[in-house]
Amino acid sequence: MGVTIADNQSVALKEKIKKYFWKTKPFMDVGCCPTKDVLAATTDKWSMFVLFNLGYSNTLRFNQLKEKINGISARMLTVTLKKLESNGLIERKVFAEVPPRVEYSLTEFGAQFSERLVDFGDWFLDQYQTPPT
Amino acid sequence: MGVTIADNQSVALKEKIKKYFWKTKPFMDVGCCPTKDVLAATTDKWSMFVLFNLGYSNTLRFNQLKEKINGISARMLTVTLKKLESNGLIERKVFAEVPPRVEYSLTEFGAQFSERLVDFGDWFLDQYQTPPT
DNA sequence: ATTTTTACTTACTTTTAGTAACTAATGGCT
DNA sequence: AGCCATTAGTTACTAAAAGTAAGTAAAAAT
Repeated sequence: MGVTIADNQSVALKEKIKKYFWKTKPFMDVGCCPTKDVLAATTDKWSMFVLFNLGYSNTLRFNQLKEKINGISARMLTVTLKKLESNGLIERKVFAEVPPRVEYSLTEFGAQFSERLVDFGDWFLDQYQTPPT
Repeated sequence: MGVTIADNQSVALKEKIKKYFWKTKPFMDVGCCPTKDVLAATTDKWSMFVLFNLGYSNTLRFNQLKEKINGISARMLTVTLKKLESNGLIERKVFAEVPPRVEYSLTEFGAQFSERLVDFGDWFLDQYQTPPT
């Protein structure tokens, strides 16, 4: 009765957001938003490339990552890796060798996160190639 | 034959990333990554709050958004709204009145985007409350 | 003794985020 | 007429973050 598909979609969205607001409330009340924090930590200029390269290659060393990620500097790679590690998305394994060997890989959480991120990216790219009017 | 669930998951992730690399290649070749750009544009400190508030309230004016989003300044709201508008996620409707009236709402694309974002956030929050070891 | 390798630091510059105060245009009040 | 309120911003400034280029440690190989 005068309820369009768009209306139903918007009702579903509204419900989801409402639920989400409740879920985040305890965090928001103390002044933080974990989702935003981690999304921000994974959507800067480099993080996605690190995650996807590790997801694709399983394990990579510092300089291997640096070679695969076109244009990243050592410092930015360090900063990015530290951020990802502190958010529990990647693992850092140091070998007591000289010259040093450090191997990076996705955690289970990081792999799940990356899978969702790539799904999101894939969906987005389809929209982007036929951009909305 | 020694293939664990984790292995299968990682194969699926690898396939997705491979597909995604191919899909983004034409963009990457010319030095841009649309997904990262828009994700970055929607996961800064404020964008998510704007999207979710508009998704929840349908239409909001500048100062209504400012009141709902705790701590945002006029300039940052302006900057955020412009960015979201330029990415096709929100719509800006100006009324020729004094004092001025400007109404913001999600585009269809913005609503779909927000739905995926809130799904992502919802999943993430569940992980966060039982953080991975 | 010098060079090579690896995984970073350090010191610096540039860019972006954020704040506080101001503005245009009109209606209503005294 | 003069003054205040309202709305949706802007302007000029400061703080923080991103990014660059050069340097470092430690041992093994030449």
